[in-house]
Amino acid sequence: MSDKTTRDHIVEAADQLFYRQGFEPTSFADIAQAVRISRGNFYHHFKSKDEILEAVINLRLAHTSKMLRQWEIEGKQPADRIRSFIHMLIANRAKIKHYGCPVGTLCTELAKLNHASQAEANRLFTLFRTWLRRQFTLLGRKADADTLAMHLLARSQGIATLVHAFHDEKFIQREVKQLYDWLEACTKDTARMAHNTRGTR
Amino acid sequence: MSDKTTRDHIVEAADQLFYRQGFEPTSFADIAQAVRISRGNFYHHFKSKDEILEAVINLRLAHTSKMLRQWEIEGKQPADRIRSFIHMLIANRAKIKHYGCPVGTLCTELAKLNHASQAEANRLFTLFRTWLRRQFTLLGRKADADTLAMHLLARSQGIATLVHAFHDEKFIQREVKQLYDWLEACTKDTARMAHNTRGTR
DNA sequence: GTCTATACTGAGATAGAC
DNA sequence: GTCTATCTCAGTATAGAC
Repeated sequence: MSDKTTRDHIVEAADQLFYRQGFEPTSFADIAQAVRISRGNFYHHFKSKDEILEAVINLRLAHTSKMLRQWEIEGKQPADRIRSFIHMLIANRAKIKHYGCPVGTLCTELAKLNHASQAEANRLFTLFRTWLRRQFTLLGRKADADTLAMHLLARSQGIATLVHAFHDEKFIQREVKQLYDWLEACTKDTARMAHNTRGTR
Repeated sequence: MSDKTTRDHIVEAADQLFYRQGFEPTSFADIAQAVRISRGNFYHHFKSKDEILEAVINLRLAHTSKMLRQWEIEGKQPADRIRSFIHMLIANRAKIKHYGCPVGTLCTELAKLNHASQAEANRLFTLFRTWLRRQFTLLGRKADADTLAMHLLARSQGIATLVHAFHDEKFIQREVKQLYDWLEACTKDTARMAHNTRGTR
């Protein structure tokens, strides 16, 4: 807390508000109030709401990169690392119930607004996608690594969307179990594919 | 077109705008301009934006109910009917690419706004959920019909979210293929479960 | 009575001058 | 950090057209 600049505080407050309320419904005044600074002071740091959005996206990109690196250190096997990804749904279930997936809801909102920062926000998805692709490649699924990565991303997004809409986290457990089973099956397919020349799909 | 009232026109225009731009970013002026009536005029028809939202949700509920009844008439077997649901992703792929799923994006936005009509909008999801549950029950999966229904809903939502975010419909085909395979497997499980006393999961 | 249009008010937002 | 300009929005008052 001590060595953070006012700018950092603004970005973190905006990050939270954008997540909880959405980007569009959040006003300058909301952010200024959260940081307890005057609106004028604000313009010293950011000229527009879009500029804050860029900073928020960059913050999230940095956090995500750090998390992915951490998962790579903690998990020796690629399957363990992919399980870290799936486990996010469990770990963040309360927040997802209230506010949805931070990546999915932001990208969806920006896509609808046709906002200039859409592509930047999508890099959050791409970060997960390329990381997952690498893990599936290491798992021996080089040929369809990206397909598997996108599949897993889609599954998590769908779960998050329904949990958020229904404000009911009960079915996360069930779906996560199925994802673990699916990952298990992927690993078995790999072993099988190593024996055959071609995959079975 | 001829026998539609001005009110109908307003609701239809609002429906489109809410889908394309989102609820919050759509102003009265936007809707008035689309219907080509003065802004003051439609206070005669609707007292508030929330009232229009309710009408839009009711319109969508009516359309959805009609579509589900139609699928029930067209598909003799429950598996055929479930395939009609899955096929929606293919049929609407262009719209999904641009604006996402009409149900998912609306429910997500209202959940974030903590809007009073959240529950009403969720009824759109529930409509699909109970319909799918009935089909899975008819398929012989009475015990886990709701689980399967929610699973299928989540899968479709996830696919729609990614297609929308990436503005890329290419991977719909691949995922839909997997959904058809999954449905096939469900049917086979049913046959197997009919022989055993208990399911295997 | 029903529908429509014009003009207005007040709140709240961005933006910026000082 | 205060104070102001301006814009856009939801909502209202009111009067004319059918």
